[in-house]
Amino acid sequence: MSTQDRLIESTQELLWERGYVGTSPRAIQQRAGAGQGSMYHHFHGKSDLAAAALARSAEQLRALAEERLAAPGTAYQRIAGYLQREREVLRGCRIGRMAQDPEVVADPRLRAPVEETFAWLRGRIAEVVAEGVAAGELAPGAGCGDPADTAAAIVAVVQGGYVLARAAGDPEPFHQAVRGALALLRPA
Amino acid sequence: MSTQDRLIESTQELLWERGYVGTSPRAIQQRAGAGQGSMYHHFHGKSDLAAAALARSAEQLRALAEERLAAPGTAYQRIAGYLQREREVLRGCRIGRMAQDPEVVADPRLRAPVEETFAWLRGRIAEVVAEGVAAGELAPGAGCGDPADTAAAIVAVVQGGYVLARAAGDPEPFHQAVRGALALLRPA
DNA sequence: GTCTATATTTTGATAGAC
DNA sequence: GTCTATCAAAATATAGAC
Repeated sequence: MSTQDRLIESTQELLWERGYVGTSPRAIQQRAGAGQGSMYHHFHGKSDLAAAALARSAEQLRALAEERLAAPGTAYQRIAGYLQREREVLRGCRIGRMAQDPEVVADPRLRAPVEETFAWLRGRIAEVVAEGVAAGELAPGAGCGDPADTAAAIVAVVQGGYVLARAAGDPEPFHQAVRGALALLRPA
Repeated sequence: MSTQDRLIESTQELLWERGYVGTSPRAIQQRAGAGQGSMYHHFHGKSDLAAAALARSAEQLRALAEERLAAPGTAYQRIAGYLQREREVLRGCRIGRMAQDPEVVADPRLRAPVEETFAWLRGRIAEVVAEGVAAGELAPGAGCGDPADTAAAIVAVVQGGYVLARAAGDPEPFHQAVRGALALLRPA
C-alpha cells in the first residue's frame, strides 16, 4: 500500500476514534508511519486529507448498506437485515460522528460526504418502505404517512442507538433500540 | 450571577457547541469574562469545570423530559409531547453530544452524568410504554417485546434525529423521524 | 478572589536539503 | 517523495503579586 493510501486509512481511523477536532496531523503521520514532508507533499493539509478520508468512508458505508437493502426477501426482512448487520457498536458510526463536529459542519467540503450519505440512505430506505407498504409487508403504521418519515425514523434509530450504547459503555441499548423498532415495523 | 456560575454556564454552552476536545480553558474564560487565575481558583482544571457543567446540563434535561412525560393524557399523548417538545434541533443534544467524545467516555467523572441521564430517560419512558401497553393506548407492536426496547427506540429516534438534521444542515429530517416514530406508535 | 507573568507541550504548517 | 529543521500560535496549566 502506498504512503498516500496509508495516510488516508490512518485518517479514516482517527476521524472515527477522535473526530476532526481531536485528530492532529502529527497523530496521522505517526499512525501512517510517514513524516511531515510526506504528508504535506500528498495533501494540502489536514482538511484536504480529511476530505479524502471521509469520501472513502462514505463510499464504504453506502456499499455495506446497499448490500443488505438489495438482498432478497420482504421489505421487513431487508430492513431487519440492515438494522441487524454486524456492527462495532461501541465505535459508533464513522459518518454520523462527523455531524457533531462544528468544523466539519462549517466546511462544505467536509460536510458534503456526510450530507450525501444520509440523504442517499434515507431515500434508499424510503424506497424499500414504499414497496413494503404496497405489498403489506410492514405494520400498518408504516403506511400512515410519507415513507420518508418511516425511513428517517429507521436511520435515526441506528444513529441514536450508537449514542445510547456509547453513553452506557455497553452495546445493549443499541440492540434494544433495534428490537424495539423492528417490533413496531413487523406486519400483523 | 457569580463568577463561578458564569464559568459553569459558559462551559455548558461551549461543550454543547464544540464538545470537550474542542473547548479550551481560554475560550471558557473569555466567554465568562473571567481571567486565568479566577478560573483556576474556582476549579481544578478543564475536566473539573466540565464535570460541573455536565452535571447541571443533565439535571436541566431531565427536568425538561419529566415535564412532558408526567403530563396528563394517554401514554401515546405523553410520548408525542416529549418527542414534539420545542427543541433547537440544529444545536443537537447537550448530553448526547458528549457520548461521541473519547475523552468524556474515558473519564468516569465526565461519563457518569451522560450515562445516568440516558439510563434514567430510557427507564422513565419504559414506564410510560408499559402503562400504555396495559391500557391499549399504543400500537400493538409496542407490546410485543420488553417495554425497555420500545423506550430505547424512542430515545434513539431523538438522538439520531439530531444527527440527521445536523448532517443535512436542516431540522426537517429530525421532524420526519419523529413523525415516522409516532405513526408506528399510534394505536389502531 | 482576581490579576499578570511565565512555562511546557502540541498544533498545523512552511522551508529547504537530500 | 521523503526527511529534518524551524515557526507562530494555541492549549493547559503554575507562580506569585495584589
